Amino acid sequence: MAEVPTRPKAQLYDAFAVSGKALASGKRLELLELLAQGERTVDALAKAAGLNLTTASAHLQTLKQAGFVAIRREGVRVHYRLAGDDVALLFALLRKVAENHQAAVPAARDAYLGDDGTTEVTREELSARLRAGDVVVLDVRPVEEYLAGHIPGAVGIPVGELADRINELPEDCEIIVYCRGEYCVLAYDAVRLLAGRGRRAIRLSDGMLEWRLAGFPVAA
Amino acid sequence: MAEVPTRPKAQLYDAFAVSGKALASGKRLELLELLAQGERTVDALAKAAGLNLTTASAHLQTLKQAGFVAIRREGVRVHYRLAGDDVALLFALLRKVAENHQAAVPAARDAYLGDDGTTEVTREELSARLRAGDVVVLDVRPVEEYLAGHIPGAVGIPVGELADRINELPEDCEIIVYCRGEYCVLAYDAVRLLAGRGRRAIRLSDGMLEWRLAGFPVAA
DNA sequence: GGCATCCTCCATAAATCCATGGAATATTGT
DNA sequence: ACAATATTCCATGGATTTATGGAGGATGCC
Repeated sequence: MAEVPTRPKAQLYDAFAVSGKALASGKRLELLELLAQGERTVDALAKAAGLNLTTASAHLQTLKQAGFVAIRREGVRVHYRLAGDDVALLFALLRKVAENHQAAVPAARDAYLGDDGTTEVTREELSARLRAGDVVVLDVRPVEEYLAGHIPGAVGIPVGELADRINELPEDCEIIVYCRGEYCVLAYDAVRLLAGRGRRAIRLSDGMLEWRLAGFPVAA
Repeated sequence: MAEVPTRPKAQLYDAFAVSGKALASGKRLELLELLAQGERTVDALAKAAGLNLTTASAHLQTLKQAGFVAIRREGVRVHYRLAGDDVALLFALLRKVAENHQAAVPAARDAYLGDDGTTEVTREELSARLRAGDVVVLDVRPVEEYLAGHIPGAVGIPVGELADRINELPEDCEIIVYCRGEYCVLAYDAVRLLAGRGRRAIRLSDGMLEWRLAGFPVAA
């Protein structure tokens, strides 16, 4: 048999594992979801993920080692972004596989998102109804994420401002709400808020991440 | 802003991270590649991966926690298998993304496989030439992997036995060799051996893993 | 029942990872 | 040159992971 070169094999697989390790922390996965929405500075990422600045920086170094992120220096600040859509795809697939095979995920998902029976629409339905013009599409992510790229024709109002700015939305129109992706709360919260104010609001079944990966058009 | 429920969010992402952790060790990735070829007992996996039995068992428990593998008991032994093709897809995508974005991977890959200029053929070419009948397709994986599923019409001779059984291959025919997947050495070694004996041998550009994931037919 | 086999669980030591505070570095503005 | 800001680097303690032996459980064979 021989199988002499066990060292190079381990080296190759350990290199793969470096990328695996990048996916091995919940905080890093939260950072990846944020980065999938567009580039951000370390400081912004740390705040958005609820992390200590140095902790966030360390996690970003881990992601960088795996080649998952790239940086752009602009004066004194460093903007991180995903290194490619294949990284976003890997991230999305990991979550899907985890949901498919890990019993704890659906439970945690419902506990986080609130398993209300809110209606969902698919990307295709949204596109069709947007063309037909009988709905408003509402993006409830933070402004910078909306600005970095959103569904063409969507109105952008962050959830936090939605209660105050609800009058910007037409009264008689059904509202389709979306946010970052399949496991993002923002749209859930927004739909609950809108429904509480007597609006007809439904959710896109996932969000910007899946929309972009599916090759649908993005406006910036 | 509020963002009260930070606990459930962390819980959800930590659950995703459990699946991420399953990909965070080179040895576990080696086990995944083996499992992608078909089910195996703990003992067989440990031997094939060069691991202590208890270590292998522990790694398999980690994979099981992530839901990546399922088991089947048969008398005194336990057979592990991948829980679904989505797991194999995730595994394959991880390796691809690592190769795309991590500089160390191509280097480690060449060091392991030997970057000889051997010719490759695609799955489609292989299919066409197999139909045309002007080639022999050779599977050089261990017998149990060949038996668990192989390219229809392929001859199965493990690399270790190839030198002794080379006369089972027709002389005048080009030989297309394949093994487990894109990063598996077996086909590289086999092609070098065959070429050294004056045979015309080329490699399938990847292997069984990618063949199956692409939806090509598998014989068992 | 008694025994062998295969696997999992437990305990342990070494290595690694995580979060965090403080120091060091780099860039910009004065 | 100096100060201010944004980020990375470094050191530390606590938690987690890894490899490994040995004990324990389950199953099948005699």
